[in-house]
Amino acid sequence: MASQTEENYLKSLFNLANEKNEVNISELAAQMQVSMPTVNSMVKTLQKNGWLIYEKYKPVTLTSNGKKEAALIIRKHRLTEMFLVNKMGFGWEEVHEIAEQVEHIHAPKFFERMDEMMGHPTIDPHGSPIPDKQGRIQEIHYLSLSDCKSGQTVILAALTNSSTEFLEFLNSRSLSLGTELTINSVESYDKSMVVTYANHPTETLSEKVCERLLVRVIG
Amino acid sequence: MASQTEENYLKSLFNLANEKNEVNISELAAQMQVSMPTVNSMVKTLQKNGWLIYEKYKPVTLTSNGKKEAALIIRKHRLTEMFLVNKMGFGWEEVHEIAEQVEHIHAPKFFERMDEMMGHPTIDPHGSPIPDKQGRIQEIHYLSLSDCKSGQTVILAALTNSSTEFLEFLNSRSLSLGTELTINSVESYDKSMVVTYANHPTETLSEKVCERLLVRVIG
DNA sequence: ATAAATTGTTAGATTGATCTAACAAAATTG
DNA sequence: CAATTTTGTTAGATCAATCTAACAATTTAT
Repeated sequence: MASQTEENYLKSLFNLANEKNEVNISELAAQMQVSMPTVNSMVKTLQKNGWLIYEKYKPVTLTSNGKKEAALIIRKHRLTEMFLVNKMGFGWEEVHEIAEQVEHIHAPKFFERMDEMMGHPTIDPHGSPIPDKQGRIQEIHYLSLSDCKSGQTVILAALTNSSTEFLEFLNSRSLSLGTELTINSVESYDKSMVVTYANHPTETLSEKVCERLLVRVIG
Repeated sequence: MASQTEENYLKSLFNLANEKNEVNISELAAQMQVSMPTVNSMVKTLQKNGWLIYEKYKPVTLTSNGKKEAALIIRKHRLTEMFLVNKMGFGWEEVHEIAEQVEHIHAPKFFERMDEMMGHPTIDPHGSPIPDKQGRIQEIHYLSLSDCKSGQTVILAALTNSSTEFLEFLNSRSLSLGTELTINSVESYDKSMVVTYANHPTETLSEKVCERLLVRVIG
């Protein structure tokens, strides 16, 4: 069984993996906020335990076992976030830190029960997919709001960033998943967008914000 | 902040403390399932961190801070057990192991919310009191069923042992907290009791079982 | 009250996770 | 392509939590 530390490395490796499934030591060190020598020794441990493949001076690659393990930890994290929001009344900006701890609990029944109580949700409160019990992840292909055109109507479906500050910004503008937005105009010099949505005055969203909003185009 | 290991020592110290608030190194080693030298070095750490008082060859004593910290961990454990039973549908025999992990989560809001959702419960699913937010514990003085007399009617209120095996035994006899029992007779040679209770055939309970059942006498 | 048993301590080793300093390989760039 | 920068490795240290072996203090019992 992976230690809590190993579990955190697996999650980071899973999230950092590129098209070739590779992750550099330096990226991993940055993500984990530890030094490169620490990562160097940890990848040796992870390899010894069968979670990844490592060769000197090469980027590392999760084994299929490693990928599955990572996905199952992410499953626990996202089920927890959804449970906290749907069953315990937390705001979407409050749940990440709690889930970061709960995800390490070893009690399959606990997460099974959450899953059942919520009717087997497929996305978390930020629109990210919840891996299934086999660790399979259903990738969803959303469009970034910043790639949409003036006149289009879209539904906010997910976020590429779920930092507390960003979520609090969205709260302050009454923006939540499912909100139907109409793009009134796009400023060509800074790519900011003027949008309207239900029961809310017209808002201007910066390019930075638009990039982080993932949408489904409905008209 | 106490490490997870330190938290476990604090809990054990709290539970093992005698009338003089003292705990021996050997008792603590047995409870924690580690060697005495391990305890020896850990009590030095715990003293350094202000959780207890230690002098060579003397039993240790929790400081008031240590007692409070321990009670607050026990609070998290018992709130969790109650939440698992009342809000998530677990059986009282399933919750200890899960709570043993959840109790180490650092997220006051999480336990606050459980507490609110359950309407501020004062006992856990096994009848043990839940310490309040200040770490104060309301001691309840129950009678052991084994100290009751033939002809008395009692209500099962708590247990002195909550091992999975004992809880499964109680389940098999449909005994749960709140069950009203009438003592038909007490066998003098082995102190077993013949009892009757709602919707159930007459049962014989061994002395060992009776000792572990805490009751309120109602007639 | 001495011997035996129990309880507690010290010393020294191990493992996991981390660090800094020094160096080596690989990648980038003038 | 050689110089510089970036990336990665090794060596060696530290800290927390654990162990065993050896010994010392305290308690119990004959």
